[in-house]
Amino acid sequence: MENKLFIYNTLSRKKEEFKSINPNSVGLYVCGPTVYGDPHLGHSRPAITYDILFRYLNHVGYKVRYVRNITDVGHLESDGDVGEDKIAKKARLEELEPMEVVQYYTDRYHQYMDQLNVKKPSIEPRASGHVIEQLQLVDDILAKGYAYESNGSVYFDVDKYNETNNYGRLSGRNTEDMLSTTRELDGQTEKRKSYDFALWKKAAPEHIMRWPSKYSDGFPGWHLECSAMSARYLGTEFDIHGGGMDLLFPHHECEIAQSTVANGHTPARYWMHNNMITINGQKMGKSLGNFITLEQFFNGNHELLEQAYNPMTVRFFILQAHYRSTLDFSNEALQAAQKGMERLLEGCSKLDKLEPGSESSFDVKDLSDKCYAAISDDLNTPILIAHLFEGLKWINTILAGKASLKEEDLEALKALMNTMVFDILGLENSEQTSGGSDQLLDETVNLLLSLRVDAKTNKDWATADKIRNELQNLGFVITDTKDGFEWEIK
RNA sequence: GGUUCCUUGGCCGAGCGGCUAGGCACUGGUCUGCAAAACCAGGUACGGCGGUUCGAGUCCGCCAGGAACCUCCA
Repeated sequence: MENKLFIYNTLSRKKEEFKSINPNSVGLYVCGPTVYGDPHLGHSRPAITYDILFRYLNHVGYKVRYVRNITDVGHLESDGDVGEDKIAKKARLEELEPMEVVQYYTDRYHQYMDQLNVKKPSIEPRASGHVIEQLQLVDDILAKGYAYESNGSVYFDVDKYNETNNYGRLSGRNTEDMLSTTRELDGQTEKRKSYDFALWKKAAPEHIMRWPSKYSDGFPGWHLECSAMSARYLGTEFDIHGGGMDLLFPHHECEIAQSTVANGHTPARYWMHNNMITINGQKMGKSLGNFITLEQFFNGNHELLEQAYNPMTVRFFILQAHYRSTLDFSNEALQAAQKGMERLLEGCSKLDKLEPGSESSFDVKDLSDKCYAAISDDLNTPILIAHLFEGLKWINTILAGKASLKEEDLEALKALMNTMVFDILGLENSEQTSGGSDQLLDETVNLLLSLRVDAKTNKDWATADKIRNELQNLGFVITDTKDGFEWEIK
């Protein structure tokens, strides 16, 4: 592992050199989706961001245990039926068993993550399957005196915690400010301070997702699941905790507080937060109802979409911005991403056609160093991609016969491009280039195009153009080369 | 109101105080029977006003505009 990885740690608000707790392994926890709706573009940002991290850590030789949870219980809703669990509400609306809703949207999430070529995490635990662990955590925190019972619910005592700790060290807030800004919510009267948060919540009678406990029939608090599941699968201290910036406060702040009481220290050493995807300058999200689902992106069926975009275009679009910057959706940006990516993938598919020469016109080692430097610098994928376009230029220049690479340099370039584009950035050729699966079609088109070559040789331009134009009308892309032709289905 | 952050060329989007980011679009050229593709060259830029510095898009201050979080959210 000669390449040092630097990641921006929200805890210190600085880029830090990554050092794993154990020499060759990494524990990574990422907050996953709440499965009560279809996955939208916003969900793809953390999935892809931490997918890159996962892939890169693996690439440089770490054994990574990547845990990404499914939230299927525990979140409260402030509007309408106050205090009702989101999952339960949706289920009643559709007259379904809540776990049926959970299963449906979990499957949908997996389906779209697969299409985006997001690798599956090592473990994908569900909150509802870890209520026992969460209750143990409640007992523990209560026993240590950092929580109190109130009317069947258990609340975390932030003031008590603040005597020896700092509630706000992650988000940079302080409790005085919080007092003046907290809104009236359900359970406010049961709490000593408005900023205290629930560890266990007594369920209202109509609440159908509930578990028995010595406190009440209820459900675990909003922030407990990640503390419980990360500790179970990664230990009480692990390397990296990731999630969206919108979870920084209160979710991650609460996680830190809970785990600090339970275990005496912060659960994770590095906290990473991806920024939001915006649409017309505003966060794309469930609350604002301004989201476009991944299904809609892939089939183009949304009023804001000028066309369908294939999953790799969406992936490339996201990777062209740094993960800590907001990224604004627009058709123009997506289309630009699509064209650039197609050109890059096209170049990669031509790598095998390159023949070694006697001289090397380019410094492959230097390009390789730059690529690794970029990805190691807090996953700077836009810089990495910029360098890959440099590699693309080389490939095309060599193809045009205007430059060359010695055999070992050529092999190095092939390896570099394939590693970066496919292994680390996780792009893939979603469409069959040249040919397709139908052999009969292949031969037919080749026959037509070889007739065209004959026509060209005879300077019969009318026939040559007719063949090309007709094929283009049918959706083929015809490219003339020095000694023949290439084609693909658009 | 508080906390954190952003404002870069036609569009998207990187930028470590001094060295061409990159992509898309555009213009000219090379190649080609023509085109396409490819390559070469080119033009536009750092919200405003001050300050620090030999030197600032990059640091500091103020102003303007915007965002996220403070409530479930990726």
